[in-house]
Formats: sequence, structure tokens, C-alpha cells
Amino acid sequence: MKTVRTRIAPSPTGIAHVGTAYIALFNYAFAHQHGGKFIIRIEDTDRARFVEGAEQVIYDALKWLGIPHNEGVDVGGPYAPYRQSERLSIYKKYAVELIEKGHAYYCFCTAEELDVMRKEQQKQGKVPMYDGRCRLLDPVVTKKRAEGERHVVRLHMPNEGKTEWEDLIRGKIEFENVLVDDQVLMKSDGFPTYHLAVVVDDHLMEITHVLRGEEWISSTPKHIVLYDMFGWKKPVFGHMPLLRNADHSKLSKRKNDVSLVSYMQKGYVQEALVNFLCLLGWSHPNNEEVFDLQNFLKNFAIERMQKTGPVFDFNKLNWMNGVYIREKLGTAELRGRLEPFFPTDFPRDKFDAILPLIRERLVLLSDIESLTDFFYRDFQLEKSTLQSKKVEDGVVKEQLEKTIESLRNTTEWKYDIVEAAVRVLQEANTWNKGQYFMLLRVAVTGKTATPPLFETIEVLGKDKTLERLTRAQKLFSSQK
RNA sequence: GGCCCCAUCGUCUAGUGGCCUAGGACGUCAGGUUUUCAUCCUGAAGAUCUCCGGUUCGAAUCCGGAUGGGGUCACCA
Repeated sequence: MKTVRTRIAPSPTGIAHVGTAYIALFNYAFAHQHGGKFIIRIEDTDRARFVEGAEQVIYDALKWLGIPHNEGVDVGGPYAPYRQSERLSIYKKYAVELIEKGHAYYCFCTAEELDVMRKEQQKQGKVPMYDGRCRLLDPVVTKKRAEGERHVVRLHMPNEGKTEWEDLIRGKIEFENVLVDDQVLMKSDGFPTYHLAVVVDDHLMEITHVLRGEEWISSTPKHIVLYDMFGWKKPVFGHMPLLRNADHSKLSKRKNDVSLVSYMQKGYVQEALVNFLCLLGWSHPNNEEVFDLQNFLKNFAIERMQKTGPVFDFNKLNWMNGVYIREKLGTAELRGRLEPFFPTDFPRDKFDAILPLIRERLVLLSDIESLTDFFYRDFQLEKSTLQSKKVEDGVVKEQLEKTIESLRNTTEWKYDIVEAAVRVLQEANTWNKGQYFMLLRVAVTGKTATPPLFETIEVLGKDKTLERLTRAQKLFSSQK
């Protein structure tokens, strides 16, 4: 039995896409489950879309997510190089082999010619497809021409018969060969297209299972035909469902945030994101919703893979993130995750006191600032935000004055002592509890939604609390 | 449009012929706890299992068709 080897083949054309992480996760799980290897191969054959640095971002993102690979440009491996731009001579050799066997041919059509051809086909209501005009050229002549003339190499697709395969996820899929285009295999710049490179590399790197997105189904016949032309053993193909936007179209950056870096920057916990991804198209056999990567690895079975493309639901992701923040991460770990999100003026020495007050309120790690800023930052206070429809300004003024006086006399600054003092006042004066407490809350924090009032006051400290209450009180002392 | 894939609550899904008058989770709504928000607890609404035929004693589950959605039709991956 051959060692199972899976791979992802991202192209460094910009951002590290959440879809890449999704496919990587399942490739990793599949390999892991079979005691195999998971490889990352960089498909950088498109010079026009190449983005400097994009490759590193992909490694960093997968590392952040905790999805490790056994072989790749960064970690090396026995099948190097793992970057297609460094394998050009290999593709060229195989392209020549194909031409010599009559399975591929030189094509000298220009972009303009092809454009005219396609427009004509469309006008006639036909499917745009290469008409094979260069296929008719004399091979001896074309070989000569190819030495000096700009050209591509095209696959000579059989024009009869069917190509079929047993898809690991979808079962039998078949295509009529006549409907499959004579795909360009080598571009005029000497780089291979994906279709040639993927087949050559998957074979050379002994990939046994190709788990990729559903978008590749229609080009799979080309790949299979190539394997047969080379006389190579085919890997097992499995086409994963495609992640979708809310409108069910393929997940795109136009309609959604798809950048892993941006998830990191927004304050998503990597374990939560991975957990959420696991649940798209796959379900835990024990009906578990919240589980870690190890649990997933142990319970993963491709048979439980669903065929329908799942909508990427941010509501559920956010919920999941909250679960990890409040229940799954240890305190020390959480602090580490929060660290990058601390504003520069955040009082680190007060962290242990503040965290319990806001932990269950954090949805994103980045919420830390808006949830805690009043502890260490002063704010504008308007008189109107302290007023109440139910209570006269004079009463509000009295409430603040008496509270200040009472709290000034406290000997120990503990939340329960502050609370006792405030409650005594409230009861003695029969003030409306909701109004009175809200008044203090806003005066002290500037917000109507905050952690529990007295704990907040304790952490804030006596001086700061009295200062803010006094400031509020002054708003009611002046005439206007 | 051709070809291909798919089809259970708004969303993620359980379900592989009878245990389904379809279960769970997110979201939503209501109530409880409570000084606010959040957490937590309880409950509710929400799917004629896309539709129509067929097979069967019996179908969400099997078959066929229709419809709908998606993908793909580049010298991009």
C-alpha cells in the first residue's frame, strides 16, 4: 500500500484565502488519518498575477491556524523544488514528450485570431472552443517554426469517447471528450499552464489523493487524459464543496472578507476559525459542535463530507469565537492572544482585574479596547446623557452629591463595600434603582452598557471614581 | 447557452426504507436571573424534507423527470 500523500497547490497571487485554509484543513486531516504526508506546492506559473511576498503570507496563515505540512518550499522535502517556477525544464521535457507522441501540438494562433474565432462561434450560438486549426499543420514544419516563432503547446484532446472517474466525494462523473477543449499546456512565455504542471507535479511528487475545490471538476477530464497519455497511474480525485457567499455564489472577496490575515487582525481566535471551518460540509459523528483540531483529526471521515456548498455564516463564526474566548482558552493563553490588541495606553498591570469583567463580553479579541477604554482613558460627558425623563435635575444633582460624600468616606475600596454604601443611599432616599444605578454607570464610564457597576468602580479606583462623579455633579451645579 | 455538480428550518447540519407527527447548533423571538450590557437557564416560532411521477405494505431516504441553485467554458489558478 502506497503512502497517502495529499497536497494543496495555492498560487501566490495576493491574499491567503480562507478557501485555501479550508481545503488545506481537509487535505491535512485526510493525510493524517491515513498516516500520510501533506504537502504544499506553490503554483506560481502565472507571471502576470504573481505577487511578491504572497507565498510567505500563505505559510504564515496556515501556521497561525495550526495546520502543519510535511513538505514544501519552506520546510523542504525529497521532491523539491516545491515551487513550479523552479521546475520549468521538467514541464518542457514532458511537453516535448507529448508532442512527439502526437498527444500535443504547437499552436501559432495569436490572441487576436483566437478572439475573432470565439466571437464568430458565439455569434453562431456555439460554445467557444479552440477549433483545432493548428492541429492540422505538419509536425515537421511546426517543429521548425516553433524554434523561432512565438507559440503555445496545446493538448490534442481525443475527439471521441468519454472520460470518467470515481470521485471520492461525488461518485462517478463522466464527460464526453469532444466537449473538452484543446487546452493550452505550455504558454508562449515558456511557463506551463496549471493543467500540465499539476499533472506532472502530482505524478512526480507521488500525490495519491487530489482533494480540491469543486471548481476543478470540469477540468479534471483534461488531467485524466494527460495521465493516460503519459501512461501514469492516476491519483484518486475528490472534489470538495465550494464555500459560498450569503447569496450562494462562490465565496469571493467582492462580497466577503476572505483574507486569513484579516481574520487574524479582526481578532478571531484561530482555533475557533478552524473549528468553524470543520463544520462546513462536514459534521461530527457525535453531533459535537465545539471541538479541537485533535478531536477533528481523530473523527474525520471523508464519507461524512457533504456535497452542497455551505454558506459562510459569520453569525456562527462569531458565536464560536466567543465560546473559545470565554470557555476554551486558559487565562494565560487568552492574555497572550489579547496582547496584540491592547491599545498603547492599556494598563497591563490591571489586566488581571479587568479580564474577568469583560471576558464574557468579548466576541472578537479586538473588542478589548471598546470594552475597557474608560478604565484608562477619559471621555467627554454631556449633561443630557445623565438626565432622566423620570427624575428632576435637582434629584440627579442630589444623587450625585450624596454618592460622592458617601464614597469619599469609605475606608476600604472594595466592590461590596461600595455597593453596600450605594444601596443604603438608594433605599434611604427611595430613589428609582434603575435610574440611579444607570446615572452612576454613565457618570463613571461614559457608557450605558458596561461590566457590573461596582466591580468596575473597584477596578477604576477611588480617586478616579470620585473625580468622575464630581465632574458629573458639576454639570448640574451650574445654571445651564 | 453547452457541459458538469448539487438540492432537509433564514444559515450550518443529523438522517443512508419503518424509531421522523424530521433531531441538534447558529440566528430570531419570549420569559427567568440581574443595576445596564453580556453570560447563563427555560421556552417558542421556524422545513408540506424543491416539485411531479415511479418502486415498495411503507420514502427525506431508492429510481426517473422537471424546476431551482452553483461551478466551468482564458496563453488565471
